[in-house]
Amino acid sequence: MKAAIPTNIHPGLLRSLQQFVGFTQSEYELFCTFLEVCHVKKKEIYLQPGKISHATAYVNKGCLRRYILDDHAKEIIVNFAIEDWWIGDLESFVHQTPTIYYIQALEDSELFLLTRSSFSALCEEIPKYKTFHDEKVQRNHYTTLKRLALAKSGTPEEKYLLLMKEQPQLFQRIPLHYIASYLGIEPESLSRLRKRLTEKPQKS
Amino acid sequence: MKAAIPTNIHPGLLRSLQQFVGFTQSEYELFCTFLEVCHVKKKEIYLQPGKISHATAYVNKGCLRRYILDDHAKEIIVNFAIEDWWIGDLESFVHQTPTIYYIQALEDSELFLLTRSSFSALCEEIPKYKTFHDEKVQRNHYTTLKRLALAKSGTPEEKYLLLMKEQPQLFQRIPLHYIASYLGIEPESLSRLRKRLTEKPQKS
DNA sequence: CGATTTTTTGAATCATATCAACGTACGTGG
DNA sequence: CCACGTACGTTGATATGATTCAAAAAATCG
Repeated sequence: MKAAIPTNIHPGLLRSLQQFVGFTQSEYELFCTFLEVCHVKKKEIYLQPGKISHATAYVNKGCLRRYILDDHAKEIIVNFAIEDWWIGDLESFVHQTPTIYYIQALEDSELFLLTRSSFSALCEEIPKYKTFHDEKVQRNHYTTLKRLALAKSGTPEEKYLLLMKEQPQLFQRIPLHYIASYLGIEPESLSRLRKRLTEKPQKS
Repeated sequence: MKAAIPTNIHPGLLRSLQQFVGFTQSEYELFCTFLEVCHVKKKEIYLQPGKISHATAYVNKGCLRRYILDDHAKEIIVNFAIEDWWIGDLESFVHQTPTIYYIQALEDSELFLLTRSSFSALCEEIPKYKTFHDEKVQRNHYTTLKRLALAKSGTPEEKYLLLMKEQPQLFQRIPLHYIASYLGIEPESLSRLRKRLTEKPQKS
């Protein structure tokens, strides 16, 4: 499953590290030496409740979902991750506590793992990476808070249209019943909702 | 509204700073010199959309709510803050951007403000405070993610009972229609839900 | 092609929202 | 101290919209 360091250049990763962390080319190369490649097959579970997350993962290729199983054994999707996103359970990763989440690949995926020890070493070697990481957590927090408010606001239709507008890429590769779960509705409801929208098309 | 430094010892603040930041008595005293007192009357708006949050606030006394006004002009309560909690919009505070939230006092409240410049100075003088602050943001992020999942899981009744169990203090001082908004339901529904629960009491 | 996954459709049911009205508690000012 | 106004909570009748269950149709994959 895990393998050695990736050898070629990864444009998405390079670009975001240059842009957000201000990495130089050589810092980027150093950064890459801390990574491990991990391949996860479609449907395969990458992380599951009770396990400890030993790494945070950059999605180089593919698509995954993070979800919980609630008291009624119903899957609730918390987020998706596609190329150029990071995925993992930071709480489990940082505090080495058992996670409550599942992370499953929806397509054959290639992840670049930054393990806990590599992460520590990296932060020692390139302190600004630590700053970048902390700011990433902060940004995630802001957006999660907004999503929480949004979850209690408006109709399923409005939530659907908003997601369509903000994350159209997701609709091109993720089965609709997963989108339904993410929106907090049943697949049948999403189907009917979409039908209504095509019948009464958007104000021409 | 704002006044000078608080003079006496504030047990809740002292305890949490000792416990979580590992402050000594003298560090605590130094910390206090960075604070400003601010009194907010019941119903008064402490922060509103469009404004920039110039401080993060420790609630020494009282109770506040943070909410947004959604597209249908409906108030959605994101969180409450009572004694010994911090409240503010970190996104606005950190990046000096206009907030999207209202923060309103539900009781006459006393806040200790840490302004942006004080915060910077404090982090310079006591670097571990910065670490503490970053970790606080992280913890908030974990709990917000769980709340997001929970928001899509289970019935209103289950959410109500969970809140009852985890934050019983809130019910002693916050009007039920605010609790309803926090739970994402209408006041009437909360009323009926509570009636059902008293009629069919918990499995004796 | 056969098997599995995904999406759609229909009908019945159920829970919450909505609208309207009333009861109650609280606190302020006369 | 009472009276009045405001804020809060409850109740009833009705409507709305999503869920549930069952089944079929469509798409995807090996």
